[in-house]
Amino acid sequence: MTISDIAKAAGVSPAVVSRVVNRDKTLRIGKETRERVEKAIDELDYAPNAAARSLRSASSGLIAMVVHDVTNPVYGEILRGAQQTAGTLGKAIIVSDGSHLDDRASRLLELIGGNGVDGLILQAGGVNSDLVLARAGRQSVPTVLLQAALDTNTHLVSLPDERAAATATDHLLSLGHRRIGCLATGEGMTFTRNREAGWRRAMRRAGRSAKADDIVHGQPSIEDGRNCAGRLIDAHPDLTALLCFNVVAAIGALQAAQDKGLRVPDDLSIVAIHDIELADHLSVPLTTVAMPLFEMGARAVELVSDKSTVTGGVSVIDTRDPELVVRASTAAPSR
Amino acid sequence: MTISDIAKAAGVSPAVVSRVVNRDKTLRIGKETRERVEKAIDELDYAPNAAARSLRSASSGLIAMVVHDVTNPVYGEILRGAQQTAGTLGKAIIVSDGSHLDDRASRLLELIGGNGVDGLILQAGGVNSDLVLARAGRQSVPTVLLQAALDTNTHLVSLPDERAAATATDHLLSLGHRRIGCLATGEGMTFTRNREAGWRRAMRRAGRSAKADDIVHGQPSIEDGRNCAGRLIDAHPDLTALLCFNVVAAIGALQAAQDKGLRVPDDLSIVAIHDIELADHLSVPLTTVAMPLFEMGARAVELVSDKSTVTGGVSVIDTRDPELVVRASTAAPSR
DNA sequence: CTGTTAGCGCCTTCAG
DNA sequence: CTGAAGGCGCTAACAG
Repeated sequence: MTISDIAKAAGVSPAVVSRVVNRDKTLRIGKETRERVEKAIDELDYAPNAAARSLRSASSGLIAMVVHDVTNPVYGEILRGAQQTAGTLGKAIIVSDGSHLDDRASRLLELIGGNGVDGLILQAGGVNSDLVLARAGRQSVPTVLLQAALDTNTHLVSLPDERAAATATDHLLSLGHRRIGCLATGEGMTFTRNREAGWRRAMRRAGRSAKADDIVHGQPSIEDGRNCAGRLIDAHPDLTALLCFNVVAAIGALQAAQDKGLRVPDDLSIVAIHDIELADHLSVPLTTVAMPLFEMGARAVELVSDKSTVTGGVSVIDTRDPELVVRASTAAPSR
Repeated sequence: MTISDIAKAAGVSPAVVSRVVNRDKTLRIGKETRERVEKAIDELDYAPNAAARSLRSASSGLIAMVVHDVTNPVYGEILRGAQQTAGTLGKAIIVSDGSHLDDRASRLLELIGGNGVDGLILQAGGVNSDLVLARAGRQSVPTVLLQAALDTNTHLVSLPDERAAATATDHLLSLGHRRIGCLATGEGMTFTRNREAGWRRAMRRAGRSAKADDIVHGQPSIEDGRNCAGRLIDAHPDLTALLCFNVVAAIGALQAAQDKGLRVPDDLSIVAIHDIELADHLSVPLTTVAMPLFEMGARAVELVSDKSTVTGGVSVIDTRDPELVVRASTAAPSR
């Protein structure tokens, strides 16, 4: 069913059909002619061809979003925010795990290079992503970085990471903890550095020093969280509290505490950044700092769709303050 | 950068460039000519326009996947499988929450209607999805249904639901449970009915009857799982075990047990269908039945991309048997 | 007020 | 072995 099929059926020209379909306000047309056209559209079940439209309009109505791991509940929340706003703007979202981008022939790469997407939201961090970005940048697809900066030419959407880490640390400090370790994820990434800074600042303000080896870096997975937290505990048996930069890693930390025969929170308090519904249902309900993830996803879509976005800026999502959610994994130190 | 820009720069015709780009084996071309073309492509950073290609080839390299809730870890696993296979086939995936499809003007609906996607993977269940499907069907976009049948004209990809529920029930039975309740999700859906059948079959085989009011239907959310399980417990205080059709609802059930002062597994055993990594880290580690979710996602993409897929068939993903993962939430009844 | 035309960028014949 | 041309379906500008 093409537009000219409809035109033929309704006895008008393709242009008229096009204007009816697109609700062209300036079109003055006989009431019955319009009805004839609409009837034809309906009966023949016509829908405009997406590729032809994209070609003509040089816009696809598609936004690509690349995140590290779609199964991570944290990213699910970002994606939900993105979806919602995309819906409002009449766009759809192509999601991809960063892990699939090594494939040189990936369809997503082709789309990004060939104007097949109107924008790219990228959570950088791996070598692959960098490649994608380079390509996108050169082809001037509007790009927004999520959480981690890559260069200074690309707009970055950030969370109030520094404050979140400080809030979490302050909470531990106010409970009386003095030696607070740090289980970091995403070494070298912008958001990680900001969280580190928040932790250091809070410690310093309390007259405590955050020692270099009170921090370990790992992957945001249960497995790696468990290993890294285990190493940290072994190296520093005097730690009474742990700040985890990622809920998922924190679940691993919970496991590590159990491995070492440490009770949470009695022997070790744990706070994590990012609140997820499940935090309340873990072996020890986790105290967390909630971040505006949904809003970040939404904002990223807005920004990438807005040609007035200044390249190279930074948008911090501060519509909601990092909010401490106290659960059972934190308490005053028992030693 | 269009193909003719490159042609001009390399001093050849657009057709030659096209064939170089597409690795046309039949193209006999002077070695140095080819090099000139490749150099031009490289230097001018040419990438073929996606819309033009789609228009010409009548295929977009895009597959739409509609699920109920992207934040549900179960769907994350399906999505991962889908992504992986899509990568292999040179396709990208557009993901959407079913919830956004009520919007009549949704971009996804436009794409589906207008040949903007090569296939549709749909997890039906809501009124909205039905609408999408109807549209897709009429436009003859290859469609594959996930888990729930809608009509008999569309290929369905299923899990071994009946066996999974029977496996779970057998486990409880073998522990000595006699009154086993059922917390179902997705009332009336194919996969739910199959699981109900598995439960009934296992009960009958053990000489026990599964009474009609030993089953409640709810949403696959913690909240609703908690409420429904609570009601079931109140109505049938003699139940010693609960079979949950969904891990997420099962987490709610765990909560409900706690609400009622019931210890798990001492007073109430709980098994859930679908294994997720987190099940091991809950307040009570959940005994589950693992299903081949990843494989299902992968297979759905294969089927939807394969024109030889017979419409109306059913593919049961039985590359892996439903596998019981025993954790702490099940034990012999104490009463 | 409505129809005709040209061209978005690509690829596949078909000539040369 | 390479180039020219038509058309995929749509729409914006221009004629009628």
